Amino acid sequence: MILPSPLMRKLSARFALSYLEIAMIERLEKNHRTFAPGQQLIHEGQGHLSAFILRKGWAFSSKILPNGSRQIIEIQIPGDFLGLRSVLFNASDHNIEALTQIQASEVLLSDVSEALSQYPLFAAAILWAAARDEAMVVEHVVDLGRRSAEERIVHFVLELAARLRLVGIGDDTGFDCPLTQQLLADVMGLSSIHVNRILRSLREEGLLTFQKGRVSLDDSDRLKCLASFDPAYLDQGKISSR
Amino acid sequence: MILPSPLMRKLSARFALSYLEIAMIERLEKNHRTFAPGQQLIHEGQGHLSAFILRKGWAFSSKILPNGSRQIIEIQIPGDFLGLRSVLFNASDHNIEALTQIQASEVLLSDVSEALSQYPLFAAAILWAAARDEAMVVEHVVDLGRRSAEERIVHFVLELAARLRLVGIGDDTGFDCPLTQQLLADVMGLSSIHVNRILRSLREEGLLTFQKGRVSLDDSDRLKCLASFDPAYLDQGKISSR
DNA sequence: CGATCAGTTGAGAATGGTCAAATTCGGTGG
DNA sequence: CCACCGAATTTGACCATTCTCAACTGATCG
Repeated sequence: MILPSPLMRKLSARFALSYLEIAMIERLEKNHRTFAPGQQLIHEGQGHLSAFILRKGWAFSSKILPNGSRQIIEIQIPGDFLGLRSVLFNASDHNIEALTQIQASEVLLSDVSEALSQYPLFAAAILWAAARDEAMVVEHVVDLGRRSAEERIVHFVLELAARLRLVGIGDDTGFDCPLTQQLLADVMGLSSIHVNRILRSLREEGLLTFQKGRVSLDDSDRLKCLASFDPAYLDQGKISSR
Repeated sequence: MILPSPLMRKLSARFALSYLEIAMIERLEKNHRTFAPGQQLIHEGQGHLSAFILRKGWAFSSKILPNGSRQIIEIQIPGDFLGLRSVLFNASDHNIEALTQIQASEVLLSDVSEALSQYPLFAAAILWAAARDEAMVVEHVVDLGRRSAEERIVHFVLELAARLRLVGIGDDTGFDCPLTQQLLADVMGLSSIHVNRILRSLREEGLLTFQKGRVSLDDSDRLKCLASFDPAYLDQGKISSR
């Protein structure tokens, strides 16, 4: 028996997948490819016939503005689909780039649609995952629009921690994190210098340490309170299965 | 023959719907309901079995933060689906509220899924519309994260003008707009006072007038340049049908 | 004619940005 | 092991954008 892939872990946390479905997902994830840091997986404005399932490493999608500044839309971690929407809609409106060395499975549009129509529980699980992604983007809008720099950074880190834990990365004390302060700034709509200042003050307050590729949650309770973090939007499955 | 509904206009602009499909959409939109301004169509945290197709009037979806501030996620205009995702995913994570007097058709989840499976072109059209909504949220993230107050207001107004024109509302000179400055502020992540100042300066510069429920685009070219507005993300259909 | 609500304006404060200059850190080659 | 390089981080000083508070105007409605 192969080790469960991150996607499998994520979906299994909410759905009781049958043996047949597990075997199907394993087939879907068979075709591995690796990418080097900085490599583009999907380019702006291109139509695509394949998407990727991220197995190892981190990626991000972003838009570059004419003035050269960059806004990162979402950070992708193992178990996430990359470019699924681009595939379904045959139009990608942003770039997806490898943040670290990446291992991803390339999947054809046709294979995904076939799986969706043949395995209803898989379809439900993928819809759930897509709804979760959507909710994260909505939360990102709230972060950028109505939360202070400190609140939004803490909120983002807590969200990331929750996502990573679901695929078995990191623990209650923190997680390894390849994000630079510049990347974090481009996620949060801030300057890297201001991000640095906020991180220092959080460290000095004993709240969280974001250094040398490692994030330590030094006081989870106080962090959750500070950012008024409510993970409900990440756990919709629980709600709907009541 | 009934006048085409806004949804029909929107979809017809990109897809050559057959007579059967048009008749089906008319059946889907048969069940009219009206809502008063301020009325909630969908509440946070509720599961729903029905969605709405907006026929007349404006609505918006928002999230309220514990500190009382509000972030509007998107503004909905005639021809838009309300709560489609909530229905598909059986979990709504934000409120939808009538902004003006509204006329909407309530549609059952079962009827939508049936239509989607029986009419492939309708399914493609709905996917296209959903992708467009998604792209607008992404652009909203860019607005909030990396554009100045002036740029983001202009960008938003131009987007709104383009959306409205697609359903036959407004023209090249402008459109009627029920948004108050406070609502616009909650869309753009700004204070209403700052919105007021920016609108004044735009008016004094002869760029756009946003007054008394009317938006006049006084100098479209300069506006598009100022906000580096590229409507490509609203016209994905054109790209993919090349 | 109040009352209410949206819009206006000013003044001062705060949050976050820009510029410039260290400093640290992880390699890499000698 | 050491010197060095480039990238990431850190810090300070100053500046700009945007916010908050408070007061005032103007329209609308019973």
